[in-house]
Amino acid sequence: MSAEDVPIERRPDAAAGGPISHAIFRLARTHRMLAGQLLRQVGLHPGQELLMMRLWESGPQRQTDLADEFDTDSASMTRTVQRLERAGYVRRVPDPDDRRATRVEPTPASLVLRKQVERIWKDLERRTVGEMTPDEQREALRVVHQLEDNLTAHEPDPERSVSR
Amino acid sequence: MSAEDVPIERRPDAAAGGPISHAIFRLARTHRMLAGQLLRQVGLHPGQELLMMRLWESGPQRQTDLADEFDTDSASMTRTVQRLERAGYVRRVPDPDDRRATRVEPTPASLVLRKQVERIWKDLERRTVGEMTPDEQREALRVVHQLEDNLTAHEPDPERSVSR
DNA sequence: CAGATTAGCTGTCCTAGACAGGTAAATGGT
DNA sequence: ACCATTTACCTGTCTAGGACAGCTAATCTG
Repeated sequence: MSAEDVPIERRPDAAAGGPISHAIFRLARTHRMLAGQLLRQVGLHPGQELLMMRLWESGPQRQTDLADEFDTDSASMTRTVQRLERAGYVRRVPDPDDRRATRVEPTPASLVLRKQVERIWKDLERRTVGEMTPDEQREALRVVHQLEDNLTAHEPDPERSVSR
Repeated sequence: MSAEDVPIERRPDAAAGGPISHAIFRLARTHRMLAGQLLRQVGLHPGQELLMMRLWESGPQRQTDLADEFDTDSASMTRTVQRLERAGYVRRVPDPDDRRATRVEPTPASLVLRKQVERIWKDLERRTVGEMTPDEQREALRVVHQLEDNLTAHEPDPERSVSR
């Protein structure tokens, strides 16, 4: 096996400055587009299904915790939840312990969606792993996790730190 | 080394349906957000710098080719180019060979930006690879490329295939 | 030449992130 | 108990972007 066997850079120059970042960008793009295509079948946009999955799996959540979880701000979360509420997939119930807060929970109607989303994700995962062996899949998972860890690691920026 | 050493799923249940897809989603999110943060320093949005890099590296391009390259449609590309044009980073020149087409080229002024973008990408890449050894980096690149290949492989959908 | 295709632009509708305010509820110090 | 601060959530605005439809002008093909 000579080094020529595996083209290190598929896009010879475009990735020069940061090959891995570039590859992540492209992978993310492709993956997101495919997810978007599949999800449009059930009227969801990419990202919304993650929120729903979180609710299905962990039950009612406060918006703040959701915003935290998804690294977004409360404003974006408000609107995302509103859209899902309009679609009939989530419901807000006042938090009994904190009258400022509302808890977001999946509606019974969303359980139909859940089946579809699970099918879509299975399909997405199938296409993502392709012909990879289970070992290769574990390795891929490890690598992707490590990359994420790298990014979150030395970014200890809990306060967005503004002058005020 | 027992199996417990490496948590296969950091988010025990949330990734159940498609661990790798889920990991890609999270990685992409984090990566994009970091890129966005860094790029905001120079007034670019994530994605725009890829377009600029393409222009810097490969010279003037027709919009259609750019839209193709970035898997978007001509409408989105039109607006993206317009924004970059307003910002003074690109210029349109009529294609001498095809009077329907315009060629997009980087402006001399954009060369300042280029230095900054290259610095940012270097920084981004540095944070992405973290403490990985060169071997690990090559492996990561291989994995990410393979995942992308998997997704593009058996998606032979050149025509978006509508009933019309 | 006529019809089809291609390149590009515009407009509309939607999602989304960032940011700047606002209200109501909860909390903590005195 | 009172008041200042913080927290949870909402709203509006700006910008970027994807999808889709419709349009003009130029090019290609039979």
